[in-house]
Amino acid sequence: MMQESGTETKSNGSAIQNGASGGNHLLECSLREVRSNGETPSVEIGAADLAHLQQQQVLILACAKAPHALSAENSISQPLSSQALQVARQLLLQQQQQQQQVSGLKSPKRNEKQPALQVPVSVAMMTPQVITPQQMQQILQQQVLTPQQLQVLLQQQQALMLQQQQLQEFYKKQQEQLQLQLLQQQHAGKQPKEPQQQQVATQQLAFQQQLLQMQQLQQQHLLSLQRQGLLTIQPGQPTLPLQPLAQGMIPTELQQLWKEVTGSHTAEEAASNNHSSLDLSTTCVSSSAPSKTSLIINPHASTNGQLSVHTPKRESLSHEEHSHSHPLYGHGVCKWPGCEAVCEDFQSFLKHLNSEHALDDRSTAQCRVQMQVVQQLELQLAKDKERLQAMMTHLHVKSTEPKATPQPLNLVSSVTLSKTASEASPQSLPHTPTTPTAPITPVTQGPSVITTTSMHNVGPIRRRYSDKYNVPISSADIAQNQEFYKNAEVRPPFTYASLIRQAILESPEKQLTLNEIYNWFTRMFAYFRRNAATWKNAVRHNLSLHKCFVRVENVKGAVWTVDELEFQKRRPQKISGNPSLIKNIQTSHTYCTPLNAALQASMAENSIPLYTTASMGNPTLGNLANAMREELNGAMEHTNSNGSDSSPGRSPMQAMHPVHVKEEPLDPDENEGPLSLVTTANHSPDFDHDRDYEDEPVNEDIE
DNA sequence: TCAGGCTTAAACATCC
DNA sequence: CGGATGTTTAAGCCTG
Repeated sequence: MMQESGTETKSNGSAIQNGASGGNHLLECSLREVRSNGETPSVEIGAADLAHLQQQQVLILACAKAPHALSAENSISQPLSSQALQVARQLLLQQQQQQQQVSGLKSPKRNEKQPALQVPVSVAMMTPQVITPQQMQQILQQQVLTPQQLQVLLQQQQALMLQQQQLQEFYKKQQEQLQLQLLQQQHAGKQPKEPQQQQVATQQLAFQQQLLQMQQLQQQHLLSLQRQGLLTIQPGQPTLPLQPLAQGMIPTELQQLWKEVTGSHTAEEAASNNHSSLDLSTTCVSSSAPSKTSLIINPHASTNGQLSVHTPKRESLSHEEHSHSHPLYGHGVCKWPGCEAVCEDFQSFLKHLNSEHALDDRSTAQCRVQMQVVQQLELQLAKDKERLQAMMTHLHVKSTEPKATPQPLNLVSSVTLSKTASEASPQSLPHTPTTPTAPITPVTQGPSVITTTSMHNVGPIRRRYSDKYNVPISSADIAQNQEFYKNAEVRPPFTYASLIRQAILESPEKQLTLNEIYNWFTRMFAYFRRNAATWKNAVRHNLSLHKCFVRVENVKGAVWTVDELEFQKRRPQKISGNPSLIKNIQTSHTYCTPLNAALQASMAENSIPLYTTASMGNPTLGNLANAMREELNGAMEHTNSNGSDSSPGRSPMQAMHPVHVKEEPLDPDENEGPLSLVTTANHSPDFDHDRDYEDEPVNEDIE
């Protein structure tokens, strides 16, 4: 990504860029590894120059081949201080060697991907990101460098800086030459560049790139240092350490260089540059620091022939951005990383942007740095996200496991689900945490947090759950957790009788054929999309077994209805005399308290059971109402059968429930009935294929 | 330990 | 005749 953009910026050196990008990526990986190891940046690196960079790349490449050798073994096994010094010396030597190469614009050892001609650039581009960490790791395995060591390193750095100056001189000359050539070209019209000119330009670019990379490297280094706390320590110390750092700041020198080349910068800028460089060393802030350094560098847009090509792009971008508040402009200040130029108005800002931050190498480099920063942040974010996920998963598992009482959980979940059920589309379900709830059911599916609770009752427990607590049975959970059950092959914690009843009650006609009941099961529960023979048999068995299910002969055949009285009759027995039940009812009521108002209102209107979800209008509310109704029914059952409702204070719910619940037809055209109640909109599409996976195909409803 | 409820499996009958 | 639909029985499990 970064690499690509970088490639674009280089018209002449695209090949180089490509090579760099590839290598860059590679290096980046290694860099991440290093960082992940917790290595710390070192001061010495800050003085890196071109040769240094190249050398680093070599090292990196070596590391890539044998990572352990460098990062792990060396850094760990050797004394940190000695190791750091050793590495520093080594770097110095290598730098000297490589500098020679660089001065000759010959590519040192580099990535094989890079074109031979433009190697230096690519190397430079690659090195900063990767090398720095490696070096840091080696040199500053820990932040334990002693002042003496630091001094030594700094001295070395100074030496490097001298070398760098030489390089810059060279660059300067090259730049001038290039500029002249470009000017000639511009004046002479658009004529194909002569090979020689091209070569020079390429070399210039390469060199410039390298310098920029050095700058980046330093910035990165400084950043790392700051993060490590090394820089903060220095301020308190004699300026000795700081001095070298400041001097070593490539930005300053680069700025000077550019200044000389372009002659566009004033003394004021120079001062600001020094200032910024100082800032960098002392206060460098993660993201801004890099660019700040870059900022110091004077634009040399005019010097670069490539600019003419890319400038239009930039302008168009600016125009585009003009319409909105520009992210790079705020409070009258240019927010370009490191640039704090004051722009009185947006126009002047645009002008400034186009002139000072045109698409040149510097801007590209800055962009690169910024991208690096962003990448690092993203990495960090990703890690933190991962961590968060792990934490949530962990907590989720724990939270679900300990809970033994299905009732409260279920209620809670119901409430939560009520929200999701109505909103969530089938697709949304899958993303719900699955692993934590896995233990709940033998099936593979992953329940959501919410559903998980209700899932506890799955398996053997489920009957107890629905029966014993009798309260929140089917409708509530079925309706509110339906989204979950639809997608998760988890056995619903409801008895067949409850489910059948629910299916029938949800139907517009309050009656269903057996096949329709089957369909409802398969549609509502992923679990029932398997082993059709088994559960269908069970359904039939239950229909026949329980008196509450009444078979009614119809013109088309037979349909099944629910005799509520009978249905509730059998429950009271279980419930009666069971204090826990009452307790549960109350508890459930408590959980549903927020809903009570609406429910009560609803119920008040229909003194009897007959309020329908349809009348509620709001699907969610409908769900809740449905759930509440179920609970109420349970409570009422209890009361009625036992005649024990004499204890008024026992259950607040009693005051507001209807004794019987009968739903009126919701959707006239609804032949699938059940879901329409709660999630009419949700279910339809998936079921078509849902049905097909079961062992036994389920016939479509036929009216 | 027992009763009751639920599930599962299976046999059987009936109907289309 | 085969499959769907219904009915019935039995066994096993779970919980209070």
